[in-house]
Amino acid sequence: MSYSGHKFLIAVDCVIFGFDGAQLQLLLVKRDVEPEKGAWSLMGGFLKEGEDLDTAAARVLQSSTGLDNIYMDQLRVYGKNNRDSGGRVISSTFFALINSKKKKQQLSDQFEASWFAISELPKLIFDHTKMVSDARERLKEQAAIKPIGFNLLPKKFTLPQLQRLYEALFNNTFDKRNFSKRMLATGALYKQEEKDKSASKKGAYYYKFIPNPVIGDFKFL
Amino acid sequence: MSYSGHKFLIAVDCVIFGFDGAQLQLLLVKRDVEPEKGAWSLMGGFLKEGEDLDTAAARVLQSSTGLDNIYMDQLRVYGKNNRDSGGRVISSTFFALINSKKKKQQLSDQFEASWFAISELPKLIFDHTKMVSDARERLKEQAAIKPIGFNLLPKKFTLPQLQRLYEALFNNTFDKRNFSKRMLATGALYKQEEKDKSASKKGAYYYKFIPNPVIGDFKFL
DNA sequence: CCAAAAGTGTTCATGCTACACCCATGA
DNA sequence: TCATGGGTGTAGCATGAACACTTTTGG
Repeated sequence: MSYSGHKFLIAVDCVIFGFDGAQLQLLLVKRDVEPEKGAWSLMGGFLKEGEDLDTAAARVLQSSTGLDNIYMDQLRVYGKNNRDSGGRVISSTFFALINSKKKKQQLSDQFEASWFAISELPKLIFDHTKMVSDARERLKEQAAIKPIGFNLLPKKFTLPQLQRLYEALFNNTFDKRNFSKRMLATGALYKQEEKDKSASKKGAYYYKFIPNPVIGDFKFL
Repeated sequence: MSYSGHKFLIAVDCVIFGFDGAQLQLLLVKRDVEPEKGAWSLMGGFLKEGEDLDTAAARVLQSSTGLDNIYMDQLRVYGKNNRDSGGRVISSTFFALINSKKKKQQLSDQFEASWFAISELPKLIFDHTKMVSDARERLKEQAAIKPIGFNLLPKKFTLPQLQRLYEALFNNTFDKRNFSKRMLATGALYKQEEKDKSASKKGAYYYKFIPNPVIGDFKFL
Protein backbone atom coordinates (compact mmCIF):
# COMPACT_ATOMS: atom_id res chain seq x y z
CA MET A 1 0.00 0.00 0.00
CA SER A 2 1.56 3.21 -1.12
CA TYR A 3 -0.97 5.62 0.31
CA SER A 4 -1.54 6.90 3.78
CA GLY A 5 -4.59 8.42 5.34
CA HIS A 6 -7.42 7.72 7.69
CA LYS A 7 -9.47 4.63 6.99
CA PHE A 8 -13.18 4.05 7.32
CA LEU A 9 -15.73 1.35 7.74
CA ILE A 10 -17.86 0.99 4.66
CA ALA A 11 -21.38 -0.27 4.94
CA VAL A 12 -23.36 -1.63 2.06
CA ASP A 13 -27.08 -1.09 2.51
CA CYS A 14 -29.73 -2.50 0.19
CA VAL A 15 -33.06 -0.90 -0.53
CA ILE A 16 -35.14 -3.79 -1.77
CA PHE A 17 -38.53 -2.97 -3.15
CA GLY A 18 -40.98 -5.74 -3.73
CA PHE A 19 -44.17 -6.10 -5.62
CA ASP A 20 -46.70 -8.82 -4.94
CA GLY A 21 -49.07 -8.05 -7.76
CA ALA A 22 -50.95 -5.41 -5.85
CA GLN A 23 -48.81 -3.40 -3.49
CA LEU A 24 -45.39 -1.88 -3.50
CA GLN A 25 -43.40 -3.11 -0.54
CA LEU A 26 -40.07 -2.74 1.15
CA LEU A 27 -37.94 -5.42 2.69
CA LEU A 28 -36.67 -4.65 6.19
CA VAL A 29 -34.76 -6.53 8.82
CA LYS A 30 -34.55 -6.32 12.56
CA ARG A 31 -31.22 -4.90 13.50
CA ASP A 32 -29.18 -7.26 15.62
CA VAL A 33 -26.40 -5.02 16.87
CA GLU A 34 -26.24 -2.00 19.11
CA PRO A 35 -26.99 0.83 18.83
CA GLU A 36 -30.67 0.65 17.97
CA LYS A 37 -30.69 -3.11 18.27
CA GLY A 38 -34.16 -4.44 17.51
CA ALA A 39 -35.18 -1.46 15.37
CA TRP A 40 -36.13 -1.88 11.75
CA SER A 41 -33.50 -1.12 9.16
CA LEU A 42 -32.44 -1.79 5.63
CA MET A 43 -30.40 -4.87 5.26
CA GLY A 44 -26.75 -4.06 5.35
CA GLY A 45 -23.32 -5.31 6.07
CA PHE A 46 -19.74 -4.17 5.98
CA LEU A 47 -17.51 -4.29 2.96
CA LYS A 48 -14.80 -6.88 3.39
CA GLU A 49 -11.18 -6.73 2.52
CA GLY A 50 -10.61 -7.58 -1.11
CA GLU A 51 -14.29 -7.53 -1.97
CA ASP A 52 -15.82 -5.51 -4.79
CA LEU A 53 -18.60 -3.16 -3.75
CA ASP A 54 -21.24 -4.73 -5.93
CA THR A 55 -20.19 -8.17 -4.83
CA ALA A 56 -20.69 -7.06 -1.26
CA ALA A 57 -24.16 -5.81 -2.07
CA ALA A 58 -25.05 -9.14 -3.63
CA ARG A 59 -23.67 -10.97 -0.60
CA VAL A 60 -25.67 -8.84 1.83
CA LEU A 61 -28.84 -9.40 -0.09
CA GLN A 62 -28.21 -13.09 -0.44
CA SER A 63 -27.46 -13.62 3.21
CA SER A 64 -30.56 -11.80 4.44
CA THR A 65 -33.01 -13.14 1.95
CA GLY A 66 -31.63 -16.10 0.11
CA LEU A 67 -32.16 -14.14 -3.09
CA ASP A 68 -29.54 -14.65 -5.69
CA ASN A 69 -28.73 -13.20 -9.02
CA ILE A 70 -30.61 -9.96 -8.52
CA TYR A 71 -29.24 -7.01 -10.39
CA MET A 72 -28.95 -4.02 -8.11
CA ASP A 73 -28.26 -0.48 -9.16
CA GLN A 74 -26.16 1.85 -7.17
CA LEU A 75 -28.10 4.55 -5.41
CA ARG A 76 -25.62 6.87 -3.72
CA VAL A 77 -23.20 7.22 -0.85
CA TYR A 78 -24.24 8.61 2.47
CA GLY A 79 -21.20 10.04 4.10
CA LYS A 80 -22.14 12.52 6.79
CA ASN A 81 -19.82 12.32 9.73
CA ASN A 82 -22.56 11.73 12.28
CA ARG A 83 -25.02 9.67 10.27
CA ASP A 84 -24.53 6.50 12.28
CA SER A 85 -24.67 6.89 16.03
CA GLY A 86 -22.55 3.77 16.48
CA GLY A 87 -19.47 5.26 14.87
CA ARG A 88 -18.19 6.65 11.63
CA VAL A 89 -19.53 4.61 8.76
CA ILE A 90 -19.77 5.51 5.12
CA SER A 91 -22.77 3.84 3.58
CA SER A 92 -22.85 2.86 -0.03
CA THR A 93 -26.39 2.01 -1.06
CA PHE A 94 -27.90 -0.18 -3.72
CA PHE A 95 -31.46 -0.77 -4.74
CA ALA A 96 -33.54 -3.30 -6.61
CA LEU A 97 -37.11 -4.23 -7.27
CA ILE A 98 -38.10 -7.85 -7.01
CA ASN A 99 -41.09 -10.11 -6.94
CA SER A 100 -42.09 -10.32 -3.31
CA LYS A 101 -44.67 -13.00 -3.71
CA LYS A 102 -42.46 -15.83 -4.76
CA LYS A 103 -40.26 -16.17 -1.71
CA LYS A 104 -42.54 -15.03 1.03
CA GLN A 105 -42.29 -17.97 3.41
CA GLN A 106 -38.61 -18.42 2.96
CA LEU A 107 -37.93 -14.92 4.15
CA SER A 108 -40.00 -14.79 7.26
CA ASP A 109 -38.80 -18.16 8.43
CA GLN A 110 -35.11 -18.34 7.71
CA PHE A 111 -34.21 -14.70 8.24
CA GLU A 112 -35.61 -11.95 10.33
CA ALA A 113 -36.71 -10.08 7.28
CA SER A 114 -40.21 -8.91 6.46
CA TRP A 115 -42.06 -7.01 3.82
CA PHE A 116 -43.80 -3.76 4.70
CA ALA A 117 -46.29 -1.88 2.59
CA ILE A 118 -44.51 1.19 1.28
CA SER A 119 -47.23 3.38 2.73
CA GLU A 120 -46.89 1.92 6.20
CA LEU A 121 -43.23 1.81 6.99
CA PRO A 122 -42.09 1.72 10.58
CA LYS A 123 -39.51 4.15 11.88
CA LEU A 124 -36.11 3.23 10.48
CA ILE A 125 -32.68 3.75 11.98
CA PHE A 126 -30.35 6.62 11.15
CA ASP A 127 -30.85 8.02 7.67
CA HIS A 128 -32.47 4.91 6.24
CA THR A 129 -35.79 6.63 5.70
CA LYS A 130 -34.04 9.16 3.51
CA MET A 131 -32.35 6.35 1.61
CA VAL A 132 -35.70 4.76 0.92
CA SER A 133 -37.25 7.92 -0.40
CA ASP A 134 -34.20 8.65 -2.56
CA ALA A 135 -34.37 5.14 -3.94
CA ARG A 136 -38.04 5.45 -4.68
CA GLU A 137 -37.43 8.63 -6.65
CA ARG A 138 -34.76 6.91 -8.68
CA LEU A 139 -37.00 3.98 -9.36
CA LYS A 140 -39.69 6.29 -10.68
CA GLU A 141 -37.21 8.08 -12.89
CA GLN A 142 -36.08 4.80 -14.34
CA ALA A 143 -39.59 3.55 -14.80
CA ALA A 144 -40.48 6.66 -16.73
CA ILE A 145 -37.72 6.01 -19.24
CA LYS A 146 -37.99 2.30 -19.82
CA PRO A 147 -40.13 -0.55 -18.61
CA ILE A 148 -38.73 -1.73 -15.33
CA GLY A 149 -39.15 -5.15 -13.97
CA PHE A 150 -36.29 -7.24 -15.17
CA ASN A 151 -35.97 -8.67 -11.71
CA LEU A 152 -39.29 -8.02 -10.25
CA LEU A 153 -41.86 -9.94 -12.10
CA PRO A 154 -41.63 -13.53 -13.12
CA LYS A 155 -39.67 -13.92 -16.34
CA LYS A 156 -42.98 -13.70 -18.11
CA PHE A 157 -45.81 -11.50 -16.98
CA THR A 158 -48.98 -9.93 -18.25
CA LEU A 159 -49.69 -6.32 -19.08
CA PRO A 160 -52.24 -6.00 -16.28
CA GLN A 161 -49.56 -7.14 -13.84
CA LEU A 162 -47.09 -4.64 -15.17
CA GLN A 163 -49.68 -1.94 -14.96
CA ARG A 164 -50.43 -2.72 -11.33
CA LEU A 165 -46.76 -2.36 -10.60
CA TYR A 166 -46.60 1.05 -12.21
CA GLU A 167 -49.72 2.15 -10.45
CA ALA A 168 -48.27 1.13 -7.10
CA LEU A 169 -45.01 2.86 -7.87
CA PHE A 170 -46.53 6.13 -8.99
CA ASN A 171 -49.39 5.91 -6.60
CA ASN A 172 -51.76 6.63 -9.40
CA THR A 173 -54.06 4.89 -11.84
CA PHE A 174 -53.65 4.73 -15.58
CA ASP A 175 -55.88 4.05 -18.50
CA LYS A 176 -55.16 0.51 -19.66
CA ARG A 177 -55.37 1.32 -23.36
CA ASN A 178 -52.82 4.09 -23.06
CA PHE A 179 -50.66 2.05 -20.77
CA SER A 180 -50.49 -0.82 -23.15
CA LYS A 181 -49.77 1.41 -26.13
CA ARG A 182 -46.98 3.11 -24.31
CA MET A 183 -45.32 -0.04 -23.06
CA LEU A 184 -45.48 -1.75 -26.40
CA ALA A 185 -44.19 1.36 -28.12
CA THR A 186 -40.90 1.02 -26.24
CA GLY A 187 -40.17 -2.09 -28.22
CA ALA A 188 -38.85 -3.75 -25.09
CA LEU A 189 -41.58 -6.35 -24.72
CA TYR A 190 -42.59 -9.23 -26.83
CA LYS A 191 -45.76 -11.18 -26.69
CA GLN A 192 -45.98 -14.88 -25.98
CA GLU A 193 -48.55 -17.25 -27.33
CA GLU A 194 -49.38 -18.41 -23.86
CA LYS A 195 -51.95 -16.87 -21.57
CA ASP A 196 -52.17 -16.49 -17.83
CA LYS A 197 -55.56 -17.70 -16.75
CA SER A 198 -55.03 -17.38 -13.03
CA ALA A 199 -56.65 -13.98 -12.71
CA SER A 200 -59.46 -14.13 -15.21
CA LYS A 201 -61.52 -16.50 -17.26
CA LYS A 202 -60.42 -15.05 -20.53
CA GLY A 203 -56.75 -15.05 -19.67
CA ALA A 204 -54.09 -12.40 -20.32
CA TYR A 205 -51.22 -12.82 -22.73
CA TYR A 206 -47.81 -13.26 -21.26
CA TYR A 207 -45.01 -10.96 -22.29
CA LYS A 208 -41.28 -11.14 -21.84
CA PHE A 209 -38.67 -8.45 -21.73
CA ILE A 210 -36.36 -8.31 -24.68
CA PRO A 211 -32.92 -8.84 -23.11
CA ASN A 212 -31.14 -5.72 -24.27
CA PRO A 213 -33.68 -3.52 -25.94
CA VAL A 214 -32.45 -0.55 -27.88
CA ILE A 215 -34.11 2.27 -26.06
CA GLY A 216 -34.20 5.43 -28.11
CA ASP A 217 -31.46 7.62 -26.73
CA PHE A 218 -32.92 10.58 -24.96
CA LYS A 219 -32.16 13.79 -26.73
CA PHE A 220 -32.49 17.49 -26.26
CA LEU A 221 -34.40 19.37 -28.97
CA MET B 1 -16.93 2.81 18.11
CA SER B 2 -19.11 -0.22 18.48
CA TYR B 3 -18.49 -1.85 15.12
CA SER B 4 -15.69 -3.99 13.88
CA GLY B 5 -14.64 -4.75 10.37
CA HIS B 6 -12.05 -3.98 7.80
CA LYS B 7 -11.43 -0.30 7.06
CA PHE B 8 -10.71 1.40 3.79
CA LEU B 9 -9.18 4.51 2.37
CA ILE B 10 -11.78 6.68 0.76
CA ALA B 11 -10.86 8.94 -2.09
CA VAL B 12 -12.94 11.86 -3.22
CA ASP B 13 -12.49 12.59 -6.89
CA CYS B 14 -13.98 15.59 -8.67
CA VAL B 15 -15.04 15.68 -12.29
CA ILE B 16 -15.00 19.38 -13.09
CA PHE B 17 -16.40 20.40 -16.42
CA GLY B 18 -15.78 23.89 -17.64
CA PHE B 19 -17.26 26.04 -20.32
CA ASP B 20 -15.48 29.05 -21.77
CA GLY B 21 -18.24 30.26 -24.00
CA ALA B 22 -17.34 27.98 -26.85
CA GLN B 23 -15.99 24.62 -25.80
CA LEU B 24 -16.74 22.07 -23.15
CA GLN B 25 -13.65 21.35 -21.12
CA LEU B 26 -12.41 19.21 -18.30
CA LEU B 27 -10.12 20.18 -15.47
CA LEU B 28 -7.23 17.81 -14.85
CA VAL B 29 -4.21 17.77 -12.62
CA LYS B 30 -0.80 16.16 -12.82
CA ARG B 31 -0.66 13.42 -10.29
CA ASP B 32 2.08 13.95 -7.72
CA VAL B 33 2.26 10.56 -6.03
CA GLU B 34 3.22 7.10 -7.15
CA PRO B 35 1.98 5.04 -8.84
CA GLU B 36 1.46 6.85 -12.14
CA LYS B 37 3.13 9.96 -10.84
CA GLY B 38 3.10 12.64 -13.52
CA ALA B 39 0.09 11.22 -15.34
CA TRP B 40 -3.09 13.23 -15.80
CA SER B 41 -5.93 12.56 -13.41
CA LEU B 42 -9.03 14.00 -11.90
CA MET B 43 -8.36 16.04 -8.85
CA GLY B 44 -8.78 14.00 -5.77
CA GLY B 45 -7.86 13.56 -2.17
CA PHE B 46 -8.58 11.33 0.74
CA LEU B 47 -11.48 11.70 3.09
CA LYS B 48 -10.28 12.80 6.52
CA GLU B 49 -11.36 11.65 9.91
CA GLY B 50 -14.47 13.47 11.03
CA GLU B 51 -15.07 15.08 7.66
CA ASP B 52 -18.33 14.93 5.73
CA LEU B 53 -18.06 13.54 2.22
CA ASP B 54 -19.35 16.63 0.51
CA THR B 55 -17.13 18.81 2.64
CA ALA B 56 -14.19 16.74 1.49
CA ALA B 57 -15.20 17.23 -2.13
CA ALA B 58 -15.37 20.97 -1.64
CA ARG B 59 -11.98 20.96 0.05
CA VAL B 60 -10.37 18.97 -2.75
CA LEU B 61 -11.76 21.31 -5.36
CA GLN B 62 -10.78 24.38 -3.41
CA SER B 63 -7.25 23.24 -2.83
CA SER B 64 -6.60 22.36 -6.47
CA THR B 65 -8.27 25.30 -8.06
CA GLY B 66 -8.96 28.03 -5.54
CA LEU B 67 -12.62 27.67 -6.48
CA ASP B 68 -14.99 28.09 -3.64
CA ASN B 69 -18.68 27.72 -3.13
CA ILE B 70 -19.28 25.45 -6.07
CA TYR B 71 -22.18 23.10 -5.70
CA MET B 72 -21.18 19.61 -6.70
CA ASP B 73 -23.49 16.69 -7.23
CA GLN B 74 -22.61 13.19 -6.30
CA LEU B 75 -21.85 10.95 -9.24
CA ARG B 76 -21.27 7.45 -7.89
CA VAL B 77 -18.86 5.23 -6.01
CA TYR B 78 -16.23 3.23 -7.75
CA GLY B 79 -15.38 0.31 -5.56
CA LYS B 80 -13.75 -2.43 -7.55
CA ASN B 81 -11.09 -4.18 -5.56
CA ASN B 82 -8.34 -3.58 -8.10
CA ARG B 83 -9.31 -0.20 -9.47
CA ASP B 84 -6.31 1.64 -8.04
CA SER B 85 -2.96 0.00 -8.63
CA GLY B 86 -1.53 1.74 -5.58
CA GLY B 87 -3.75 -0.08 -3.13
CA ARG B 88 -7.35 -0.58 -2.17
CA VAL B 89 -9.19 2.70 -2.44
CA ILE B 90 -12.89 3.32 -2.68
CA SER B 91 -13.55 6.41 -4.75
CA SER B 92 -16.55 8.58 -4.19
CA THR B 93 -16.97 10.95 -7.09
CA PHE B 94 -18.55 14.35 -7.49
CA PHE B 95 -19.08 16.50 -10.49
CA ALA B 96 -19.79 20.11 -11.36
CA LEU B 97 -19.84 22.43 -14.30
CA ILE B 98 -18.22 25.82 -13.95
CA ASN B 99 -17.18 28.83 -15.92
CA SER B 100 -13.68 28.06 -17.09
CA LYS B 101 -12.91 31.45 -18.49
CA LYS B 102 -12.94 33.47 -15.33
CA LYS B 103 -10.15 31.81 -13.41
CA LYS B 104 -7.89 30.70 -16.19
CA GLN B 105 -4.61 32.25 -15.08
CA GLN B 106 -5.11 31.46 -11.44
CA LEU B 107 -5.33 27.77 -12.19
CA SER B 108 -2.35 27.27 -14.39
CA ASP B 109 -0.07 29.29 -12.15
CA GLN B 110 -0.92 28.38 -8.60
CA PHE B 111 -1.82 24.77 -9.14
CA GLU B 112 -0.78 22.18 -11.62
CA ALA B 113 -4.24 22.09 -13.07
CA SER B 114 -5.22 22.66 -16.67
CA TRP B 115 -8.25 22.63 -18.85
CA PHE B 116 -8.53 20.16 -21.70
CA ALA B 117 -11.04 20.21 -24.49
CA ILE B 118 -13.47 17.39 -23.83
CA SER B 119 -12.76 15.98 -27.27
CA GLU B 120 -9.01 15.87 -26.73
CA LEU B 121 -8.48 14.33 -23.34
CA PRO B 122 -5.15 12.71 -22.53
CA LYS B 123 -4.97 9.24 -21.10
CA LEU B 124 -6.14 9.28 -17.51
CA ILE B 125 -5.13 7.06 -14.62
CA PHE B 126 -7.07 4.06 -13.41
CA ASP B 127 -10.80 4.27 -14.08
CA HIS B 128 -10.90 8.05 -14.38
CA THR B 129 -11.83 7.97 -18.04
CA LYS B 130 -14.89 5.96 -17.15
CA MET B 131 -15.73 8.43 -14.41
CA VAL B 132 -15.59 11.26 -16.89
CA SER B 133 -17.89 9.60 -19.36
CA ASP B 134 -20.34 8.64 -16.61
CA ALA B 135 -20.33 12.22 -15.40
CA ARG B 136 -20.95 13.55 -18.85
CA GLU B 137 -23.97 11.31 -19.26
CA ARG B 138 -25.39 12.53 -15.99
CA LEU B 139 -24.82 16.12 -16.94
CA LYS B 140 -26.73 15.58 -20.15
CA GLU B 141 -29.59 13.95 -18.30
CA GLN B 142 -29.79 16.86 -15.94
CA ALA B 143 -29.57 19.40 -18.70
CA ALA B 144 -32.45 17.75 -20.49
CA ILE B 145 -34.70 18.23 -17.47
CA LYS B 146 -33.85 21.71 -16.30
CA PRO B 147 -31.56 24.50 -17.35
CA ILE B 148 -28.15 23.79 -15.94
CA GLY B 149 -25.60 26.36 -15.23
CA PHE B 150 -26.12 27.54 -11.72
CA ASN B 151 -22.39 27.43 -11.22
CA LEU B 152 -21.13 27.51 -14.67
CA LEU B 153 -21.94 30.77 -16.22
CA PRO B 154 -21.55 34.13 -14.60
CA LYS B 155 -24.49 34.93 -12.31
CA LYS B 156 -26.05 36.60 -15.29
CA PHE B 157 -25.69 35.36 -18.81
CA THR B 158 -27.30 35.65 -22.20
CA LEU B 159 -29.39 33.13 -24.06
CA PRO B 160 -26.81 32.78 -26.83
CA GLN B 161 -24.22 31.89 -24.19
CA LEU B 162 -26.50 29.31 -22.65
CA GLN B 163 -27.16 27.88 -26.05
CA ARG B 164 -23.48 27.53 -26.84
CA LEU B 165 -23.11 25.62 -23.62
CA TYR B 166 -25.88 23.20 -24.53
CA GLU B 167 -24.50 22.78 -27.99
CA ALA B 168 -21.09 21.92 -26.59
CA LEU B 169 -22.59 19.50 -24.12
CA PHE B 170 -24.76 17.65 -26.61
CA ASN B 171 -22.32 18.06 -29.42
CA ASN B 172 -25.08 19.33 -31.62
CA THR B 173 -26.62 22.55 -32.87
CA PHE B 174 -30.07 23.86 -32.05
CA ASP B 175 -32.44 26.33 -33.58
CA LYS B 176 -32.25 29.49 -31.53
CA ARG B 177 -35.98 30.18 -31.66
CA ASN B 178 -36.83 26.76 -30.30
CA PHE B 179 -34.03 26.90 -27.80
CA SER B 180 -35.19 30.17 -26.38
CA LYS B 181 -38.81 29.05 -26.22
CA ARG B 182 -37.86 25.91 -24.44
CA MET B 183 -35.59 27.55 -21.88
CA LEU B 184 -38.05 30.27 -21.07
CA ALA B 185 -40.89 27.76 -20.80
CA THR B 186 -39.14 26.18 -17.84
CA GLY B 187 -39.84 29.30 -15.85
CA ALA B 188 -36.39 29.09 -14.34
CA LEU B 189 -34.96 32.19 -15.98
CA TYR B 190 -35.80 35.80 -15.66
CA LYS B 191 -34.80 38.59 -17.92
CA GLN B 192 -32.74 41.57 -16.82
CA GLU B 193 -33.00 45.08 -18.22
CA GLU B 194 -29.31 45.13 -18.95
CA LYS B 195 -27.67 43.91 -22.11
CA ASP B 196 -24.35 42.32 -22.84
CA LYS B 197 -22.76 44.20 -25.70
CA SER B 198 -19.46 42.41 -25.69
CA ALA B 199 -20.39 39.98 -28.42
CA SER B 200 -22.54 42.05 -30.71
CA LYS B 201 -23.49 45.60 -31.59
CA LYS B 202 -27.08 45.08 -30.76
CA GLY B 203 -26.45 43.42 -27.44
CA ALA B 204 -28.12 40.40 -25.84
CA TYR B 205 -30.29 40.59 -22.78
CA TYR B 206 -28.92 39.17 -19.60
CA TYR B 207 -30.85 36.52 -17.74
CA LYS B 208 -30.52 35.13 -14.25
CA PHE B 209 -31.54 31.82 -12.83
CA ILE B 210 -34.42 31.91 -10.44
CA PRO B 211 -32.93 30.52 -7.21
CA ASN B 212 -35.27 27.62 -6.58
CA PRO B 213 -37.53 27.32 -9.56
CA VAL B 214 -40.52 25.04 -9.30
CA ILE B 215 -39.82 22.56 -12.04
CA GLY B 216 -42.90 20.70 -13.09
CA ASP B 217 -42.66 17.27 -11.49
CA PHE B 218 -42.08 14.63 -14.09
CA LYS B 219 -44.92 12.24 -14.38
CA PHE B 220 -45.81 9.01 -16.07
CA LEU B 221 -48.92 9.07 -18.25
C1' DC C 1 -24.47 52.33 -44.31
C1' DC C 2 -23.50 47.78 -43.63
C1' DA C 3 -21.92 43.65 -41.27
C1' DA C 4 -22.88 40.84 -37.34
C1' DA C 5 -25.48 39.07 -33.85
C1' DA C 6 -30.13 39.16 -31.45
C1' DG C 7 -34.84 38.72 -31.30
C1' DT C 8 -39.28 36.95 -32.57
C1' DG C 9 -44.19 33.67 -34.77
C1' DT C 10 -46.44 30.28 -37.53
C1' DT C 11 -47.26 25.96 -39.60
C1' DC C 12 -47.08 21.17 -39.55
C1' DA C 13 -46.36 16.61 -37.67
C1' DT C 14 -46.22 13.82 -33.87
C1' DG C 15 -47.42 12.07 -29.52
C1' DC C 16 -50.37 12.15 -25.44
C1' DT C 17 -55.01 12.10 -23.29
C1' DA C 18 -59.57 10.93 -22.80
C1' DC C 19 -62.98 7.88 -23.58
C1' DA C 20 -66.55 2.89 -24.31
C1' DC C 21 -67.49 -1.29 -26.14
C1' DC C 22 -66.95 -6.20 -27.29
C1' DC C 23 -64.57 -10.72 -26.19
C1' DA C 24 -63.59 -15.04 -23.90
C1' DT C 25 -64.40 -18.14 -20.42
C1' DG C 26 -65.29 -20.66 -15.93
C1' DA C 27 -68.57 -21.15 -12.76
C1' DT D 1 -75.98 -17.09 -18.98
C1' DC D 2 -73.66 -13.95 -16.66
C1' DA D 3 -69.99 -11.89 -14.05
C1' DT D 4 -65.19 -10.94 -14.40
C1' DG D 5 -61.22 -9.30 -16.27
C1' DG D 6 -58.80 -8.65 -21.01
C1' DG D 7 -58.33 -6.55 -25.20
C1' DT D 8 -58.69 -2.90 -28.70
C1' DG D 9 -59.40 2.33 -31.82
C1' DT D 10 -60.24 7.21 -32.50
C1' DA D 11 -60.73 12.13 -32.18
C1' DG D 12 -59.17 16.30 -29.91
C1' DC D 13 -55.36 18.58 -27.99
C1' DA D 14 -50.76 19.87 -26.69
C1' DT D 15 -46.11 19.73 -27.46
C1' DG D 16 -41.92 19.72 -30.34
C1' DA D 17 -39.65 20.64 -35.01
C1' DA D 18 -38.86 23.24 -39.02
C1' DC D 19 -38.24 27.45 -40.98
C1' DA D 20 -36.85 33.47 -42.41
C1' DC D 21 -37.09 38.01 -41.72
C1' DT D 22 -36.52 42.35 -39.06
C1' DT D 23 -33.95 45.00 -35.49
C1' DT D 24 -30.01 47.23 -33.45
C1' DT D 25 -25.77 49.59 -33.50
C1' DG D 26 -20.55 50.03 -33.60
C1' DG D 27 -17.33 50.65 -36.86
